[in-house]
Amino acid sequence: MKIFNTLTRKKEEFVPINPGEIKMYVCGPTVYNLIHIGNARPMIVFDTVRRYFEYKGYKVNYVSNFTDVDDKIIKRATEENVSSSEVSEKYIAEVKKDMASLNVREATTHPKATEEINGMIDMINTLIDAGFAYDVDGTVYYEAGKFKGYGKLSGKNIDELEAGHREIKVTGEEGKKHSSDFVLWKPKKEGEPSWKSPWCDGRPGWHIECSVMAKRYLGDEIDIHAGGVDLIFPHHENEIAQSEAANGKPFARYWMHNAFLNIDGEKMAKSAGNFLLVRDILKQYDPQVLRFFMLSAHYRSPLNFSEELMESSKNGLERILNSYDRLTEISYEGRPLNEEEQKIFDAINGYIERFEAAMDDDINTADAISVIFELIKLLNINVKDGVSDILGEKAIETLDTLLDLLGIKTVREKEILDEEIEKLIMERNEARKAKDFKKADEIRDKLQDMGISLLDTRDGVKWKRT
RNA sequence: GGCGCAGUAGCCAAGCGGUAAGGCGUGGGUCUGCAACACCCUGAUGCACCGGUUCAAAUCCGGUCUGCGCCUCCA
Repeated sequence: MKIFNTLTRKKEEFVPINPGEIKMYVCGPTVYNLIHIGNARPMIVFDTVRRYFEYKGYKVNYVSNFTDVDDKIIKRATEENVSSSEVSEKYIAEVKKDMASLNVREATTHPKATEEINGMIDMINTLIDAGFAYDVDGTVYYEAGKFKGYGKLSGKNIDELEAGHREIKVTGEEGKKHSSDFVLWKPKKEGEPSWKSPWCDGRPGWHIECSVMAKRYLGDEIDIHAGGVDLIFPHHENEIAQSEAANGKPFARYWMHNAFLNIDGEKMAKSAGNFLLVRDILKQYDPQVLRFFMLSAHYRSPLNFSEELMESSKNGLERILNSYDRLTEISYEGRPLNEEEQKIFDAINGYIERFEAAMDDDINTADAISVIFELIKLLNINVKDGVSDILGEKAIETLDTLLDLLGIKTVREKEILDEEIEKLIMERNEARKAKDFKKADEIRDKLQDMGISLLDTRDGVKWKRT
């Protein structure tokens, strides 16, 4: 299987450090607010990557952190007059809810930065001892120029960074030697959460958190490190500098970065204010639609969000799920495959191979989905009442497997109809039998107003909520 | 200013050297009381533009235009 590695800017054959096992780290959100749909892209994409690796037989150790100490969290806490841990705990719970509704599986471990402070202090100490970091009045900086590989991930040249760096200085960082140096530890300000350290009471910089959590839960060398493109520089570049300088080993073998989810062609960001919360989208759409929409483009292509595209995704997903439902409802005959059915059976296997080929090619979910649509058409045409149960089971099992790889649930939650609705449906059926279509249509309209759509299929009357 | 990415039908989106997948939408049809579902038919002589390499280019090279991202917290 091939994966595009940001480090080499090429698709490479994936080879794990230990056969059959994958150590994967995905940078998680800073928890100071509900997540927006842009935050959801990496969650969905890399959850899909994980599912596929597991399907291929790998044991995946999937680690994704929560950054729960940060300026924005502190700011929020101050505004709301609560402690910053109250803010972070609250939003960690909310993020988990959103992830669950998007069918993003829980990570093997979800470490929190505030619970890993000792590890950070240790690593910072190691870096100081090795000459990569220096302390200026309690603030510890990493001296980027000391790490000879600095810039290898982002393709940036440290001299150019020095020469062309922006005018805007980050406040409170006047003491550093070079503009490319970054903070490992900083002193607390009044009222901020802090931890004791050899340098001062304070808190860690952002970059050191991930280096430490990856090391603790996955080891010095990991297989895959992932996140959004915007993290390439400086975050991931800095992680490499920290981890490789401290551990003396290459850090991550493969770096995967998802492109942005845009809105009106522009990047969606909390700071820009043009974001849509996952929560808001879920008021209007089934979470599966959002997930399906996200996977309809390759993860390295920018994806624009719009109502129109969501409708398009909704309709497409509906087609797939309709087909699946039909397959589970028709009646099969318990007998061996005949010649014709054998051909269909073999054709299904052909689609599975094509689906895998698409996923093997750097997780090309767009292509994989197109294979599913083709499969759906084949099944709609060829799997009908009276067909061998062997074919039926194959069809259902295949869709279950492939859709589960994309994180799409085939089993819809059974809803309970209240008595009144049930009664109306029965009445309408009787009216139809009696060819009283006027009455039948009246009842259908009434149900429609109540949010229930009826479908008179060959296999009986079906209904769904709209 | 430096470094990147992208431009394929009405919309979205694969393909990345061998003659344009798939979805949504549109229009026509089949089926069924009607509707919906499903199925069939319906789409780019052409892949931003201009040159070049090649037997062959949407795919490679050079240039132009346009959009976007990173260089500052950010998925």
